[in-house]
Amino acid sequence: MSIKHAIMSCLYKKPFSGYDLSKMFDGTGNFYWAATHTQIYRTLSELDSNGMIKSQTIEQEQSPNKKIYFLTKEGQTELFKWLNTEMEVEPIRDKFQLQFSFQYYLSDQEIINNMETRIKKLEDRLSSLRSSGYYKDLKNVSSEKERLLKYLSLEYGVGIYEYELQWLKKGLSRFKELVENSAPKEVEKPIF
Amino acid sequence: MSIKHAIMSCLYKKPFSGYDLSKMFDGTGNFYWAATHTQIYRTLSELDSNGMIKSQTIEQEQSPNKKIYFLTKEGQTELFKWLNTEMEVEPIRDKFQLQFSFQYYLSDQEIINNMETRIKKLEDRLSSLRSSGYYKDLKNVSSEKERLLKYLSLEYGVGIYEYELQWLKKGLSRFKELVENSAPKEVEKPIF
DNA sequence: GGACCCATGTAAATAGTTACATGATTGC
DNA sequence: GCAATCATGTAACTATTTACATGGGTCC
Repeated sequence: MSIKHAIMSCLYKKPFSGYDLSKMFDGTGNFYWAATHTQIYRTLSELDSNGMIKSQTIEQEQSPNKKIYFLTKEGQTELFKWLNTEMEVEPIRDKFQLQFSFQYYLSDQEIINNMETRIKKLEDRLSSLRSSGYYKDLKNVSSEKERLLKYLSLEYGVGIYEYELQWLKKGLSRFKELVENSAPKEVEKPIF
Repeated sequence: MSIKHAIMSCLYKKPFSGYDLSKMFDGTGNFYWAATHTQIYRTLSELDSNGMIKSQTIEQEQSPNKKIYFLTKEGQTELFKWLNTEMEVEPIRDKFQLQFSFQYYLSDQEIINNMETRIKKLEDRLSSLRSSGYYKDLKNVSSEKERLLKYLSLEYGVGIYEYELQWLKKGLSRFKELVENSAPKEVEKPIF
């Protein structure tokens, strides 16, 4: 289960509350595993009862009290074991690609519309990634090693959307070409 | 739920048994949604009781009898509705990328090893994809439109592994450069 | 004789989402 | 007054995986 190790990874450098974590894992920004707050609170309880993490309650005056969690020694050991575990190259699981692979059932115009809609969505996603200071916190990283690796991680995320966009644009132009050449439009003739 | 629509998509052109479908969805080959036979048999029952598909038992002599499923009118309507549904650009969920984004906790040598292992795995995956006649059934497709779209679909799958591989290779060489420059090896001197 | 393909299923566990629930504080 | 942020949780449902279960046929 990746969410366990994702949380442990976050807690290695400093403790966080469930609320903090749920913001990190909310799917916006560059994080390669999303989760809802429900899942995070449940996983935190589980990690706690397995001795991987421990909590401490922080009393607050102007906001509700919070429980912050930190890694135990056992948690650290487990984290480092996981960081050196070989991950399999998993089959791609992608709703749009699944749908795309059956688009040939549809009419030419529907296919073109669906590809154009996807292109717009990808462009929106890329521009929101770029505009929302994607690379901004790299400047605060003092270690060059850490900065390079974090940069590579960010680069992967942007690049994958760019790859899909380029693939789609090229595919769309090829498809339009085929449609225009193979099915020349009938010239509308006046009835009389 | 994508698996429902994935199955319905498969059944549009011709009927299949649960066993046939479980081979299609086994994660090898180019299919953008994997599933186990357990999940397929359960989903088939569900689709059947919802009136989306219907089954027919085929008696066989040299192998066990099988139940083949075909799409009903309701199933077809639902399928075409889904084929025109806008899919969201979802956050990337990738175990390796998750792990990679915390590799900076490790030593230089561990990071290099892990990246090299991943490179090998990706190269294996790509060569097995290419050698196992990935594009072979495109030749039997008579419609140019269908052939182009199926080709694009295959191209996406290969391209995504190629993208990851290139990203990793470039990243690894940059990382090695940084390591060599910032931490010059101490020259081993003879004791006397 | 053992492994692998055909063929279909159930049971149980784990992973993930959506809806429900509460309650104080801050800003418009 | 209404929405948003802070903060934590439960209940119920849906999705997915792993293990269990059976049994004939073919190939080496």
